[in-house]
Amino acid sequence: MGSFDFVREYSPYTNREALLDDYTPDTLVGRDDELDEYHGALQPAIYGEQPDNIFLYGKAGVGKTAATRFLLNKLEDNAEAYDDLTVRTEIINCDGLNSSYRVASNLVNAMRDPSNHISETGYSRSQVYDLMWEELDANGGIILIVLDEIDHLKDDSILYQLSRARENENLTEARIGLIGISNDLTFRDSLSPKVRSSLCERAISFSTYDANELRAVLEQREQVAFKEGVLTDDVVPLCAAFGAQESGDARKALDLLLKAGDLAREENDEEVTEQHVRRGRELLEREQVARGIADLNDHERLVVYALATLEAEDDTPARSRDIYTRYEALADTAAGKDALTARWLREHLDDLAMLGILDVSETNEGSAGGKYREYDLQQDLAVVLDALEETFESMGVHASVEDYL
DNA sequence: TTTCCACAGGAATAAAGGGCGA
DNA sequence: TCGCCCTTTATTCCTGTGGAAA
Repeated sequence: MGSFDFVREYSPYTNREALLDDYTPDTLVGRDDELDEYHGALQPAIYGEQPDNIFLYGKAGVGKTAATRFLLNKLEDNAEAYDDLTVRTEIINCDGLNSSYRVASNLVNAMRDPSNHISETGYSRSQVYDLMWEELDANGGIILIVLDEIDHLKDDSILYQLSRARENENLTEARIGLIGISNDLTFRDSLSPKVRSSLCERAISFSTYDANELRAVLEQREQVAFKEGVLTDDVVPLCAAFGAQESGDARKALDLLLKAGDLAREENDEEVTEQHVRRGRELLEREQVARGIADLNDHERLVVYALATLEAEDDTPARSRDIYTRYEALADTAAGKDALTARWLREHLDDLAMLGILDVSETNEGSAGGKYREYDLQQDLAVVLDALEETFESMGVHASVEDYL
């Protein structure tokens, strides 16, 4: 009979929070050039002047958001020394907010008291913009609006509005600076020219971390987060190496270090070792897939299932029409739903590829076969099936995955 | 060089869903 | 409550694309 008391046992941490996403360290390692440039672009704000609009780009986990938090915190602190200056910053993550309308309503809500929030539907677009200008002007001073993951936006009307607010005389009291952050290097080119020129007055590129820089980042956090000497010597280099493999992603490397530490704590191990890191990596991968699949809707899951069955039969990579045929059959027999159209499927195969669940490749067989795309499961089949089975239960689908194994 | 395949993906459109004012 | 106005999502229709083959 186990006792379920909560008791503090051994912990390798002194400050676990230093490994979390939203932690801002005192200094940023290895980002000196980027910070210099960024600082220069924000400098006018301290004089109460409108800063340049800034566009940050670089791959995931290279410190764009961290640098932004770091500099804006500093700017807000420093601004307090000047009586005639108020600086406010609003950071909005555009993940899940794929329309200008949503971003505008979120911005209004971010500036309002929670009791006074507006709903996210129902207003006309211009009404929401008017509300937004009202809020911004009521606040006055310098307002820096950060749109993180800006490439999730499907239309750029909000970018045009915000970056041109003053010229278009929507604002009289407030001066706003717009900061866009993108992982997608091609996003800038997809903008309409008028938005591009005003949003990208300053474009700052963040280079990827190499393994040495990653190591420096991890060592810095290690000193804050862990007790001295609990990490064996190979832990940080290994996390750094895995991070470097993932295109220099510091966030992934930090997540991995955190997971390894958590595993050690759960198991009451006094040291965090290479073993913890390797197991942590496996767990993280599973969690990522499971979370990705849990967020999908029923039809999207059926698509993943369709591809998984094809993979189990060794029929991958599969072209989109074969996936569609399988998906149609599954929708009908397993889920008792009408299949959506092939056009819909093409749109969503793209989305699934973005999530890292599928791999895409393009083939062109000329006049014999034409041009088409082929898809492959990017993740381990067993991991995907596990995640699917869990979510299928709630759909009431009796998909016997084993049939295909 | 031109043709031609098979799909990719853009554009217009319809249908569903929600808040607002009268 | 109803009509209005709006967004979002899926559908229909259709043009665009790139390289192998003629």
